[in-house]
Amino acid sequence: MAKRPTDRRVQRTRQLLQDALIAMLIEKGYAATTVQDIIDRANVGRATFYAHFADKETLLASRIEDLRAMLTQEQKRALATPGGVPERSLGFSLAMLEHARGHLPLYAAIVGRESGAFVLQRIHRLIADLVGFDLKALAIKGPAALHDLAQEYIAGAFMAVLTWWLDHGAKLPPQEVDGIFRRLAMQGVAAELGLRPAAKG
Amino acid sequence: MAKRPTDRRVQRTRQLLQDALIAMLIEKGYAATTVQDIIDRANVGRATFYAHFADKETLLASRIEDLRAMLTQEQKRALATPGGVPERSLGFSLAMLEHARGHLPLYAAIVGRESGAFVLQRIHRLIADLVGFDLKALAIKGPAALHDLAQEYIAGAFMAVLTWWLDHGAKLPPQEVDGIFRRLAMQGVAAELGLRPAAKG
DNA sequence: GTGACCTCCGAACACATTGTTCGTTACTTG
DNA sequence: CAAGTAACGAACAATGTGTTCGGAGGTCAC
Repeated sequence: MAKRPTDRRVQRTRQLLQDALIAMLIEKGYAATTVQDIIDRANVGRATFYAHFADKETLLASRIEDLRAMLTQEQKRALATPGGVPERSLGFSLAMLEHARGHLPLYAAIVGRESGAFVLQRIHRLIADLVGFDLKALAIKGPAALHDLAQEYIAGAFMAVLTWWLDHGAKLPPQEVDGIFRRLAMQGVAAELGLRPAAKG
Repeated sequence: MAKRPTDRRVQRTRQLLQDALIAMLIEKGYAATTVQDIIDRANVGRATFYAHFADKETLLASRIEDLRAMLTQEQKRALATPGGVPERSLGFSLAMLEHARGHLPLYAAIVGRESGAFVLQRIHRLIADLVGFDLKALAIKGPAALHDLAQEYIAGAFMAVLTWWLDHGAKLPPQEVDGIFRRLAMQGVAAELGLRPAAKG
């Protein structure tokens, strides 16, 4: 996937910039962060930044791809149950909630700032992809369009739950939030798309 | 609420700017639209713009408040059923879908552009408020936190459905999308928060 | 180690956008 | 009609973007 850059300077620079982005995200939020902020924080030349990333957005995307990789792996683990039965649908949910709790300042900053919308939108796409993968693994009837719709429905709902949870200080334990979300979501989907409402908690 | 400006020049200018914003939203999306674009389109002086609105965002907000007013009124109508029974929960849903179909180019532009995230976030808040109002009107058990969570859950899910629908050309009739959404949402909420699962489209 | 190569630096640049100012012109209201 | 007020428009400083370049210095392959 990601081609390994051989030159250590490249690795170092990319890492510095990515770290600096995260730091600024926490400090000022995405929209308020300028390229100047990032390169100052990273202590990297301006030209160097543009040698690696086309703009702020591309840099952000590189980080989100890392998140995607992690969640995808976690989802695979959740789906691969011994009996072949999808015991635990919506497997990304708990993983993401726990990842969020493990990086609370970052997530809180993304979600708390009103300008985090752009970042959240990218994460929404990531979640929707995972949900699509998940729904495909379930025995689901219904036309493809309804499939798509349910996918977006669940992704949107999850993003909202995640946002709410973070906005309220992430007080409830991830397991609990995960449980509520999965029940809220699966009830409707099971009824509308017709699959057995197993996979609770 | 909104104080009526007496001077016709004021009314005219504000209207021109609001219309120009909509036009630019359709043409380039929110993020790509500059104040310069707006005042060029409106054929209004730069200083004049800033005499009326602090920035692009404020101008947008003024439009969204109009939308809020419309949907609130529509919701009241849906809630005020003769028997006093909340026959039709989530009353904003159909109204919004139909409003979207009536302003398809605008909605498609907001939703289709990746930079529409900011606008969508504002609309999410609007929807969440309406949902809160709606949930309050239902006989719902459960702690306040769960209330809040459900509110965000539903708002997020609706935004996702709306986005999906628009992204796919708004082919399905609003009534159908409304029905699917309400069933998806109410099943889970009814089960989790404990209320009779009446109110099926 | 050494040489060839590549990356980074840093400063400057043109360009776009923002939000403000102010004197002048022109419209609106009472 | 006269006083008040809004709009014009041109200029301004401030900030941010993305690009360019030669030269300095680190890195890899041998």
